[in-house]
Amino acid sequence: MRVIRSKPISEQVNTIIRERFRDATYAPGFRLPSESELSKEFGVSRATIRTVFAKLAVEGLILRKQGDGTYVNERIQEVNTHLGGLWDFAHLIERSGFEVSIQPLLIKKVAATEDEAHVLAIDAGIELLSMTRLFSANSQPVILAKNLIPASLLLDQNAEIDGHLRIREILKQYFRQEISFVTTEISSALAGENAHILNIRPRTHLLNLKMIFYSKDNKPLTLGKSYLNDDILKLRLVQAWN
Amino acid sequence: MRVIRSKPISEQVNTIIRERFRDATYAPGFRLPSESELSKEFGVSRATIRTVFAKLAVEGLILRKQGDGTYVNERIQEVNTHLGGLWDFAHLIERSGFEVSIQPLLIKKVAATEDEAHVLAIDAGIELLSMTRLFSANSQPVILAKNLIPASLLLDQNAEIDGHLRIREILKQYFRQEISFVTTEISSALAGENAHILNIRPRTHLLNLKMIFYSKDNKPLTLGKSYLNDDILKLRLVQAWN
DNA sequence: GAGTGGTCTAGACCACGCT
DNA sequence: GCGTGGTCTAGACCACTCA
Repeated sequence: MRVIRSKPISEQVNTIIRERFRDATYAPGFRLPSESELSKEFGVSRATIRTVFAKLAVEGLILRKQGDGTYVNERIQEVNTHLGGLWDFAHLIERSGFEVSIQPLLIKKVAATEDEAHVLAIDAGIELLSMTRLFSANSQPVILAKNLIPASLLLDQNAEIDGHLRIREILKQYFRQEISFVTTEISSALAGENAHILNIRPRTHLLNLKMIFYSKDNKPLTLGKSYLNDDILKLRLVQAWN
Repeated sequence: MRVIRSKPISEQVNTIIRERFRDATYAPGFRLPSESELSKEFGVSRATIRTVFAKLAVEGLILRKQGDGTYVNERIQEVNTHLGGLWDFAHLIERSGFEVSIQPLLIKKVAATEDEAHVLAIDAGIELLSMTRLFSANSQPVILAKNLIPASLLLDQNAEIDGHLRIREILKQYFRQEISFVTTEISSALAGENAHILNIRPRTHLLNLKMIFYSKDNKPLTLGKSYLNDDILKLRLVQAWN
């Protein structure tokens, strides 16, 4: 693969380096070529290499040591999410080494409750698109997720929504909306009526994720409430220290 | 405050801008001066301003919009951590609007179990420093945390450890160790014998955080097991979408 | 079209770790 | 002392948003 001037150069370099992680050209613990060497290899400036490295470092993929070098993080395999990746359940399941499947359970329009209206900055009673879906890992149900989106934002009110898509795709395709950031509240809960769907005994513990997705113009777009069976799927993440 | 050449300029600028968030010079929703304006104001290059902004954007403090401008995130107040700050319990409690106190319960040396030894990459039976501490929010117990560190790393085997310090300080002061990254596993649990310490009923649900702290040379340094009463303290975090 | 952030370059010097 | 990553500069052009 060579660098082509179309997508940003740093993105292309990023892709190439990630490939080298995958095919073990840069194996775990390996010391990467220095920034200057890589800048020569790719024919780009050192600053470009550094923006790529900055991104990889934030994700915990590489460790940089001043006066020494840059190393491939050996622990990254044990982890299934990172900064900015907590929202994508399908990705989470895949990264945990399972086969994902998304099963739409119920897609319908409902009226917003007081609480939901408050979070979404709309009036109570306004129509919401409610989407309940079950994520499975190796055919074993692990996450029950409900998403609420103001129905008025639908491009086509009569659209048949494909519940197998990832939330990002659904928002893009049926709402033409892009997300700028997400807030997540993580707490624990006891299984109630959701127990049988997740195929667990009532009164066992679950992880509860309450997310709010915000659009580019900083308005709440979607409210998500999810229950995760953490006997099967753990949230494991890396954090860079600084 | 003026920029002085001692600490990195970008850090100084970072500090100044955070001050302006606090004193509402840059209030929530406010549109910041452009990068060029700020670079003039501080007498630094635009690239320097951009490295500052990059950091603030990752933390979710600001939102950048190409062709438009940079805005102060209005939602940041609702949040108490971000994925890079999950390890600092004292900070977490403060950011949630409570008064923190750290109460050391038990500091002693123990022999590593098989499991612990495996995680810390040492042999079973090796002596560990075990530190059990209780974090309170407004005098209400919220987090019970245990940390295990190989005792051989202690600079002074007879040191009296001040259990009121933050883990980062303890590692620095008594072990002369710096952390490069942390992995965290988040799951839910039922309160057992820890219930009375956290002042809750047995069999109620808790958040369970299992952390491993790694040193600069990529070796596991500390194993932390913590229980968090999520009726009082929620984990609320921001994630930038990209 | 004017102004914004996004990308990129080609240099420079500094702080740090090794040997 | 040498090579590494860390910081910084002063430019340039592009992509995008908004009036």
